Amino acid sequence: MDLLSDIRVRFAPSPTGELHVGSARTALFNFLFARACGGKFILRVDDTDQERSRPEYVDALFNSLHWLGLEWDEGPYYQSQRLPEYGREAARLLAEKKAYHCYCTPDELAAGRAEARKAGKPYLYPGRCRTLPPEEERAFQAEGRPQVVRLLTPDQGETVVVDEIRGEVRFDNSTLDDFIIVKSNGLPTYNFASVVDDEQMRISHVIRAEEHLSNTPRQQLCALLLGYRLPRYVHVPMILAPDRSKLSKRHGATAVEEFRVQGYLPEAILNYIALLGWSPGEEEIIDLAEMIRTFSLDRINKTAAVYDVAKLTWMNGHYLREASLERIAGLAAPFFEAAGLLRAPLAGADLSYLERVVEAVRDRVKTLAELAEASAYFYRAPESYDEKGEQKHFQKEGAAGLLRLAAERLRGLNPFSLESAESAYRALSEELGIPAARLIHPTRLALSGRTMGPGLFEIMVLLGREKTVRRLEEAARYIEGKGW
RNA sequence: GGCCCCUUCGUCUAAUCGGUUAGGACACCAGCCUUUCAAGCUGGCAGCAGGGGUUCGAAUCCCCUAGGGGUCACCA
Repeated sequence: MDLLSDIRVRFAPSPTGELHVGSARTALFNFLFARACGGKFILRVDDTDQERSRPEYVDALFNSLHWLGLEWDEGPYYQSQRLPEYGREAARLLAEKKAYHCYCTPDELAAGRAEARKAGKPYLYPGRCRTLPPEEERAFQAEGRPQVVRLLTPDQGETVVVDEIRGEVRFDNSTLDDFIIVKSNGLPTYNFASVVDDEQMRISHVIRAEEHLSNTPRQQLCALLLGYRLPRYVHVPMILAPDRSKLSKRHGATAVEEFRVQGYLPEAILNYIALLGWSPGEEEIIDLAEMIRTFSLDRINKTAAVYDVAKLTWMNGHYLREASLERIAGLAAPFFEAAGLLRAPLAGADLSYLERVVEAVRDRVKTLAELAEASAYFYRAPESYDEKGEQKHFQKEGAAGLLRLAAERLRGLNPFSLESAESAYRALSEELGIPAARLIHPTRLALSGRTMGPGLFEIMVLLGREKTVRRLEEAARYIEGKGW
């Protein structure tokens, strides 16, 4: 039995793109498991693919992880900096005759594959170089022919993977071929490097997506031949796109960074992805601390989860309302800036104005970007009026006069407050013998250009007397100009 | 196609040694609240993939079928 303190897990992304929600959830589960057990959460960058790995993605990955609050205890380690370790282990396998050099060219292999496909058979490397005559091998080396290293795998028997979630999964060794562990460029392949790393980093539990289950027997064989002890395997269910295919760019926003840019909150993303394949039991609105408290592997299910932005968005709206005004205003500021509504840095009156705007508007939106969009008229007069609104509230007998009358009342108000503005409107509508709504709706349109939004008198107070009166008069002029 | 995994409302899930009117959340619909839109509250719609077994009793155990997914690289 592992000691609690020996629990060590790792998140090992390859820097070939942004952190997407699937990887983020894998990172989360690793993080939660480590924290729940008092173990260590290790970050490793699997960058042995020279073509596709990019340094800027390493930064992007780290940034997303930090932003989500998934801090690691150890690392980052880089596979590209551990090449001597893989070289040493490969040499050992070679010396022990558990691996061999292969000189087959990519063309030869491709031909074999094509043939297999024609015959409708699965392709397995036939092991041609297993028994290469020494003189032939010397000749290949003399001519400088590229070589790879293949693992000498058993042809018979079976490899049983014990998965913490799925139980025993059996693979017939005859379906596994002598796979490559060192590429012709000298770099290790994933199935080899990660096995070496997991051993040397004393990883106790390999928690990763189910797509890796099929690779696990290869890694297990590798570990066996290297004389390693096996980690526990935990293959968590996949996250699928709404069309039930593998999640990819064509399914819209899938990267954590994209959600950040759209105005999603880290706690909403974390909460939402935690629920994909795992269940906390009681309450499903939970923060990271609560996740750590309730996390356990046996509450992870086996079924792939379809990712549903609608629920994420709902959850984001929830957290937008729950969080402190100060925090949301601070997070929203860059979005207001991007919308050209204000300029940083914000302080004093500008900041408290922003907070009051956020307070008035946030119940009505689900993201920070929407928040900024829905708040525009608090920073500048409407450039146009909602078309349906015009028909309903402006194109009415006496609309302009009503607005002028209202402006007149407001101008003389002292103080100009929520209560005074409202009672002025109520009184005016009573005097005119019309419903208050006849006054309220066109006023809203005049002030905001929209037919929906916060309470009208809240808007007035936020705008202040001067702007309120001016916009009312502008609207009246506009209506008169149209000849309605 | 071979191999592997999976199958509870449209979606995420609960029901963890077989006994529940199969529970919750999102979405949707309706009502309440209300100056609008939201938010909030209340209610509603909706599911054990199909077929065989085992059993007094099956969403739960077994088998088959169907469907979905993953993987078969000198990518990870």
